[in-house]
Amino acid sequence: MDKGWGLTLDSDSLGFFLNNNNNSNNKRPPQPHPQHNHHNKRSISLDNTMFPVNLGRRDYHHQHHHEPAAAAASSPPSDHVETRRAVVDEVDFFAKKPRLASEDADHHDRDDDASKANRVSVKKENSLGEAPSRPDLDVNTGLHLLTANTGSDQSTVDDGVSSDSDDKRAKIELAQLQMELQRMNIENQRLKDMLGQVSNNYSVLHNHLVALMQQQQTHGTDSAQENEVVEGKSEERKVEVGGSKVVPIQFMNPGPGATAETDEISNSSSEDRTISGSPRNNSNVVKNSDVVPYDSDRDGKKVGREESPESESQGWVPNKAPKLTPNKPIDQSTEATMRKARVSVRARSEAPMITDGCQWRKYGQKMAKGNPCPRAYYRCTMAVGCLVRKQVQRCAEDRSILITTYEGNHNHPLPPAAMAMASTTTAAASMLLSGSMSSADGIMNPNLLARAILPCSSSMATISASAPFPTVTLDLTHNPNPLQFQRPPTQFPIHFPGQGQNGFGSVQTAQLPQVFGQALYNQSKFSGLQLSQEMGHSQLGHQAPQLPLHQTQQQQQPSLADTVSAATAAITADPNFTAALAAAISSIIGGGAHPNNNTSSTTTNNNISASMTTSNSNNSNKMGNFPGN
DNA sequence: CGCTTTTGACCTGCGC
DNA sequence: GCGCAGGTCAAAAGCG
Repeated sequence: MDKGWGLTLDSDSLGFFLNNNNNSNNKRPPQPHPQHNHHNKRSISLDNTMFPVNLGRRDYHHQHHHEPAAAAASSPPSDHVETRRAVVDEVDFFAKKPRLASEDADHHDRDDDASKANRVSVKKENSLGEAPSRPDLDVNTGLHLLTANTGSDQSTVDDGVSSDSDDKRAKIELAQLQMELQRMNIENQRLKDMLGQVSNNYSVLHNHLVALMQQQQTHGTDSAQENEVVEGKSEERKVEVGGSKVVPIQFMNPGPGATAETDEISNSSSEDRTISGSPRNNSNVVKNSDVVPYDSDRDGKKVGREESPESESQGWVPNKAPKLTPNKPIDQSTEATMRKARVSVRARSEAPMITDGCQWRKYGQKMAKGNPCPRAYYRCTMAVGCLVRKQVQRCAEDRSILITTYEGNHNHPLPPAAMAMASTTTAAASMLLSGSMSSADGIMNPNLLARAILPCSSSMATISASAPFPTVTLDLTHNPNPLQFQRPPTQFPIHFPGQGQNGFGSVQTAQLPQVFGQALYNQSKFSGLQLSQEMGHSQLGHQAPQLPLHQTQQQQQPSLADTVSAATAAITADPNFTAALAAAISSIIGGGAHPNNNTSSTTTNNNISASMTTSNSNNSNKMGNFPGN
């Protein structure tokens, strides 16, 4: 009675919501994160819990109202509330509309002990058929009205119709139920808000962890620095202890969806953000996790300018950023490298810019030297605090080529289409960092880095690891090798869920991008591996097993005995990886692209190039894809 | 009216 | 120190 379904569900559902993350949050985009699939059922039930009472009553009332006698007669005599509940939970999925139980008043007699059996049977019949009642039945039964109405169903019906007192009681009950429903709705809304916050925290923490992992890779041997990693964060320590190579993979899916553990991490981190005393990491943690500063960043201009550098651990970093972390010069350079890692996409498009699933706001335009076409600067506007930016510029040599350069990582949930670039950007940053970390000469030796990071150096991607803006350039403007796309996916070990067997052309946009990002990230690990081997062949063991790509695995073995060049040649020989990348990009720009980006879609579908050139670039080469250089 | 775009000014880093 | 170039800001204008 008092325990009322509402209260019980609240407490239960709270934990439920926490575990289920955003699924109940309609405001947020769908979360493709596979880890949450197992929660889907729960989440659905949760959504339905918002309308539990009325659902059962509705059906019950409906049937009861129209054919009470038949229902009572046909229904099984015995029933347990719990049984009904269980059934209800199952069926609730299909009964979406909450129903205010105005009619419920008519059925207050259900609680009557004398008629209980019959009523229960009626309910049960309904529940079996559709959506049964919830514990609210108990609430209803608990009404005194029913007690007064003790008697058979028939008498109840008659009394309900004739008795004014029953009507009044029914009205009271209805009012109570409505209030209860309102409370539930408010509670649900509150939980949704909580979920949103948790999701945001998770995203921010995820980015921060990626940054930490990258730092650890750089200074993995420096135990002193490891000790400096945010003290008191057991979760992060797990990451450290568990092996830096595993965790990043998980985080490469920037999907907002998080497991309960992840949510806990995010929560704890958000709580800890003011606690951690280590200056190096704190700046990132505090600023990233705190959404408010971002708001101020936008609204308060000067403040935003001062705070934004701190707030961006791996995202866009203003030039002032290094000043804020004076204690760790080495980390500064690492962070700066990571922050400024870029992913540049060259694609043929007549549209002003390619549609990548994110919302952008133009904040500046500048004439770049050597290119008559202006360079436009865009900022992600999907979230207030998102600092991801991109530059769009047309190629001076070929105006049909649109060069889009992404920087930073999103700190908010992304739609599947947007996941592409987000994953890619993160992967690229990780990749570049990985390469630079494994070898001190990584940045200084672009050739080596490029070959190591993207062994399939024959096509598609150009690496420019030169400081301060290491860039991965994906060139989609060249004609692809059609055979690559015709190869059956079985030859390509990467599994594309939901993908057709006819190749990548059918792959959906939401999936490939992740794979693409993952592939890049795997490549980054590979690069680290390669470089590590060159440097000292020590860490191969624990990195190798985690490389899902068939090609990479193939290369690992040769790489054990051979040089980086040998591994590069091996990967290059197998075009599958290149084809996958090309297909992913095709999906990103074509399939994921906005309808109005017709040119881009068409072009990329037909002309994706897999030209991966190892470029030795310096700054000029990084922008070298830009026309002027 | 609010949001976006435009655009000149400003800031910063780098090379000479 | 100076100039150049890249990048960003923010007021003004445009747009729905």
